[in-house]
Amino acid sequence: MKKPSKIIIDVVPIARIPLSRNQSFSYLSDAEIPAGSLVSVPLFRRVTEGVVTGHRPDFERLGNIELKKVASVLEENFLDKKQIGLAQFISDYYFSPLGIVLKSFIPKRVKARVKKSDPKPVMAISAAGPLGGARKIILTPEQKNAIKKITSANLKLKIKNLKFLLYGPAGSGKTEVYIEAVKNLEKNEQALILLPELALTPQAIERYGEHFGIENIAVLTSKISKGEYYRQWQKIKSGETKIVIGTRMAVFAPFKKLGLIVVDEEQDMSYKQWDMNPRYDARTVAEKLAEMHRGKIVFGSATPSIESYQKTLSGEFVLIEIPHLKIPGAPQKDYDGPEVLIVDLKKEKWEKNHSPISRKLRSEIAYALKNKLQTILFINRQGMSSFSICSGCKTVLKCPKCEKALIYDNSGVYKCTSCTYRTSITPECSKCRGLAFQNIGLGTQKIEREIAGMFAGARIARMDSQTMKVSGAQEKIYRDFAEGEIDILIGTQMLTKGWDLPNVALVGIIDADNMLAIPDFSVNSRAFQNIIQVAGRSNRPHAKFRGMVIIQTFNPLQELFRFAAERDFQRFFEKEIKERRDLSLPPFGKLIKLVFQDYDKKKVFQEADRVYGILAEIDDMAISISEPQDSFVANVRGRYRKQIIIKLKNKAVTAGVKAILSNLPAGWLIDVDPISII
DNA sequence: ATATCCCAGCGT
DNA sequence: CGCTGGGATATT
Repeated sequence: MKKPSKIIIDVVPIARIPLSRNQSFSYLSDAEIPAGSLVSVPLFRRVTEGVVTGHRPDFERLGNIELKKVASVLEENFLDKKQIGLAQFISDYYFSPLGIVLKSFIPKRVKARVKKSDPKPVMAISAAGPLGGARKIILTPEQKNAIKKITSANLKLKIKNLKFLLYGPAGSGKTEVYIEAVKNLEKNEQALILLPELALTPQAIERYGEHFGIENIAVLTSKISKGEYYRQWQKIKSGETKIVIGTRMAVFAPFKKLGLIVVDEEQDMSYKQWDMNPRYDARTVAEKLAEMHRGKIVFGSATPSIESYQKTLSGEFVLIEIPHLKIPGAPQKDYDGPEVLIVDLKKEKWEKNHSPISRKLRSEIAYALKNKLQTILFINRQGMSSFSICSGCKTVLKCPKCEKALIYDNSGVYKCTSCTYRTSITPECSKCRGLAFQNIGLGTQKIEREIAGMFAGARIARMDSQTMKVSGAQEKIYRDFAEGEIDILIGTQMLTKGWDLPNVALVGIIDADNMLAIPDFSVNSRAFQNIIQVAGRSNRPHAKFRGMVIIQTFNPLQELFRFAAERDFQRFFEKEIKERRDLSLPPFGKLIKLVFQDYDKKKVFQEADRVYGILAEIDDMAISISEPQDSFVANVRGRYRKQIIIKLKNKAVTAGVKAILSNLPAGWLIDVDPISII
C-alpha cells in the first residue's frame, strides 16, 4: 500500500487559463514544495510546467474530489517571492493570465555544456576592459549634485522618496550620473539599466564596460540565444552579476538585491509591449520592481513623458535637472544646444521653389558639405510618397489585404509597408481600372533622389525599414557614418535614437507637419519628443560652429514647433497637461483599449456591439465608453478589427469593469494604458 | 497545448 | 444515416 499524499500544492500552470477562472490549481504531493519551484503537473490530458505559489495541509474535500499529483519537481526555488509577486501584479494590472505572465519569467532551460574554452565576451566591443581604460570623468557641479541627491536618498535616513526624474538635454551627461550612481551602490546591490531598444545596447555596453568591466555586465535582449540567456539569468540569480543592461524584458530577471534601476530615454514608447500578452509597460513594472526591492529608480530623459513630469509635480518623483555641458573654448558662455530654425514652406511655394528642400536647408547643407560636416535629414515616411491616387477617379491605392495605402517604390511597383504585398509593374486602379497614378507626399527615396540631384559629389545614404531589412545593414551604416564615409544620411524614425556622433552639425526635419497628422491622444508629446530627439543629433563639432536644426513646415505658427525650437519643455508641458486634464486623458484618467478581431466581419460587428451594450450599462459618471470603432488598421492579414475605448476618469479600475474584462470571450485583446487609441 | 465534443455540410 | 472538418471548450 502506498503512503497517502498529505500536502496540497498550489500550482499556476504555464498555460492560458481564462481570467474568469482561478489561475492556480491544487495538486497533491507527499512533501512540501517551496513556493517558486518549477514543477511538472498533469493538466487535462497533458503534462505542463507550472510554478508553485503555496501549499497547505490536505483536508476533507467536499465530495471527495480527486486531486491529481504533482508529476515531478523540475527545480526547487526557481523563482523567488518578489518575482511571483511582480508576476501577480502584472497579471492583475494588465488583465493577462498569470501563467502567460510567468512564462516571461522562466528562461528556456538549457543543459550546461562543458566549456571547451574561455567563454567569449557577450559582444565584440572595443571597450578597453575593466577599469583600466576608463575615461576619466570630470563632473560638473550639477552632475555632482544630481549624484548626491540620488545616492543620499536612503530609507534609513528617512529620505523616503527613491524615485527620480533626471531631466537634461542631449549632451548633458546623464550617463555619467547613472554610472556614478551605480558606483555608489552597496557591495551586494545590483543595478538594472533599461534601454528602449536593442540598437542602443552596444553603446551602453561600451560605456558601462569601461567603468565596470564587460565581464561584470549581463545583457538581456531578445537577440541573445536561449543558452546565453539562461547563463546570464543564473549569474544574476546568484548575485554574481552586478549590472544588467537590457530592453524591457530585463525586468523579468531574477535580481537578488536590486539597488538601482535606470530607465533611460524614459519617454520612449518602446517600453510598452503592445503587440502581445502580457501587454505590459516596462516603466510601470520597473517602478513596482524597485518598490519591491526597496531600491531606487531613476527615469532619465531630455523630453520627459507627460506622465513622469506630472509625477514630479505631484511629489511621486523627485525632479533633478541638469543643463547642457559647457564646451571649453566656446564663444557662448552657456552652450544651449543647437540653433533651431523654423522654415515656412508656404513661402517657398510662393517664391516658386517646388522642391521639398527649402532654400535655407539647401544652403545649410552646402555649408556643411564645404566644411566637411555631416547632415541628417529626417522624414517620417519611407518610399517615394506617402500615398498614391488614381489620376482618373482619385481613389487611393491600397493593399488588398491590409487596406493600408501602398507606397510607390523606385522600381516601379507599389508596396505595402505592413505586409509583403507588392503590385505588378503595371498596377491598375481597383475602381476604374485606370493605369495612371499620382504620388502624393514625400518619402525617403524621393528626398534621396532630390538631394542627389542637388549635391552631385555628396555621399548619401538612406536608412529606413526597407534598406535595413538586410541583417547588419544598420551596423554598417552606423559605422560608415561614424567614420565619415557618408556626408548626408536620410532616414525615418529609426535614426532619431542614440546615435551620438560628434561630426553631425546639421539636422533637417523635412516634413514636420506629418508628425501631427495622426489623430491620437499622444501625437503632441510624440512630435515634441521626436523633434527634440532628432535635434539632439546635431552637435557642435568645433567651437567655431553652432549645431543647426531646420524644421520645415507649412504651419510655422504652430505652437508646438515654436516650443520645440526654443526647447521650452515647460511651456509645451503646460499646454499639453491642460488638454489632458480637460479631457481626462492620462495621466489624469486611465485608458483601456479593447480590440476584437476575427475573419468574419459580421461576427466582429455583432460581438463589438454586444460588449459595448454590456459596458454601456455601467452607471458611473467617471467611466466613459466609446462606441465600437474601426481600428486604425481595420484589417490585419485578412482579419477584421473593431475596438472600444474605456476611459476611467478616476484612475481606479472598478470592480464592475474588472468583472466585464475578465469575462470577455476568446478573440478580445485587452490593452491597459495603451500607447495609442487609433 | 490538445483531446474531445458538437454541429453543419455533404455523400450515400 | 454516417462520415468529416472546423471551431469552441475546459483544464486541479
